[in-house]
Amino acid sequence: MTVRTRFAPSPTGFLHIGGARTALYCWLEARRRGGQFALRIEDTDRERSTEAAVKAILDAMHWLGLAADEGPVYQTQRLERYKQVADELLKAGKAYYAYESKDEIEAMREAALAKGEKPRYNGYYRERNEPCRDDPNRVIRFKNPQEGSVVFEDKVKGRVEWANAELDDLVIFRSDGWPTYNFAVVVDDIDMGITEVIRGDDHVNNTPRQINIYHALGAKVPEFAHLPMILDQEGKKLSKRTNSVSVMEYREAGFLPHALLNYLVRLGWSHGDQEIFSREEMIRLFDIADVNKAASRFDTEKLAWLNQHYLKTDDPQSLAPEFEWHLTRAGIDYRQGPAPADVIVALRDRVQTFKEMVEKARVWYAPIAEWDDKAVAKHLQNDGAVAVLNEARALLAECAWQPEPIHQVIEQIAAKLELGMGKIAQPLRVAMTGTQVSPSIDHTIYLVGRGEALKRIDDALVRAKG
RNA sequence: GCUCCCAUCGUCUAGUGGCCUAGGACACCGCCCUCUCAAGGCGGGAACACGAGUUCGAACCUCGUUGGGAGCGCCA
Repeated sequence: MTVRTRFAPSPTGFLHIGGARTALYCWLEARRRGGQFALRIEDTDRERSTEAAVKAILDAMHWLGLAADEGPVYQTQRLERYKQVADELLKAGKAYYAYESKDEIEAMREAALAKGEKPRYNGYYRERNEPCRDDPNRVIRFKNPQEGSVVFEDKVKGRVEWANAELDDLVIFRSDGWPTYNFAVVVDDIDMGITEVIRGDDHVNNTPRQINIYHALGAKVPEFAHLPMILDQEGKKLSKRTNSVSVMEYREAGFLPHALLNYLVRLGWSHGDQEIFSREEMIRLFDIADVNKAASRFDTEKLAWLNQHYLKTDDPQSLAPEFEWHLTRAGIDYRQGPAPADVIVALRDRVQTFKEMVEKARVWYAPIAEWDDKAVAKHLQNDGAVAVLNEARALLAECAWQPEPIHQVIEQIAAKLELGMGKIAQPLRVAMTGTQVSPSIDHTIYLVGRGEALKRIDDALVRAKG
């Protein structure tokens, strides 16, 4: 049987970092084993699901490059099917109608808690065989076995055993006429032929209930793998308030999709000492069975390091489109300036994200906005600087406009004036950028462009005298 | 309260009874390189939560303690 995995988010918000890792693992597991990866939108919660969230999730998946082989399948379009399956269960005496109000259920729970027991449904309607009747409180409950236990071999957790006595008769159809999660997942996973259910840790407790439903339906139970949580830097649960959790926020912060994927794949999984994984390597080496059991913390510093690694090693041309997206977003028209790929080469050793790169790139796309007074005083206002600027003015007007010839011009000036490189580079740097910090001076000049460079030298000469 | 899960440097992890005076990576510190800032190179500090067992021998096996987490919905 071919392997089929699925990622099944509920569209109540953006795709967050934990969901992205789950999606990645599902995708990798399917890819490695030559199977398929499906996407399903679990939107049966009519109150909280939104179309905007569906779009946000799809966009994020696309940006990450996690393409689904099937779907998205929407649960809201499968209502008839859920009804049909629930009817089967009803007819077979494996489910029943119940009519308690929500307040009654709540009271039941409090009473159990007060007695030191687990809050559960008391099974009042379990054996009553009440017919279907119009009632705002009508729900369908699953007749969970009361004896024995459910055992399954979780691919990451190992053997899990659950006493049926711990489980109660869960609602499978709500009074609003929609199925509940635990029921819809099982029906969908059966219908979609899912063989490997890979999902967050928070679902382990649901698994025994779901297995009982599989049994009641006479269906084959899939394999399960429950992934540990991702915590924030302090070891707390990731929260929207204090951490950025949305995948697209990481895009906005200037991270590369591949860097994020590489970071995520190593969070809870490893292959010896290897840190860097191409997509192909991830697919080849990843195995869901090697995933750790313990929760892990999200470390932005390491993500940043990986991001810079890819900034430094990827082909600048292939990086350019994402950089252009950031430039545009920052209000910079990159067509009125140096080629983005050239800017990437000049700045990638100096920044960890595209967001920082955009800020440092501004000097080449707009006139100098402000001058650092200290820099001007220190590097421009002396005779040596004026001589350097004058020499540079003359030679740069003539030389071939590439970093290498520009570099030669600078060495020529150094030789002629008998000055060290520092005495040449700093005045020029201040002239080009208004500050004393920039990439290597030859690249900095090159990216400014000849016309603008000469103009900036003229401006600097004025300030040098001022 | 009940059920279940987890536990190696600050962080991510390697490690599956002797190869461990515990390895790698991020971060941190120092030195080198150097036109600034970086990047890079070299080096350094830094961990098996605790306590009992089992064993000739435990980071690895067992039990307990402590600490963390998840779930107990007509949310997913």
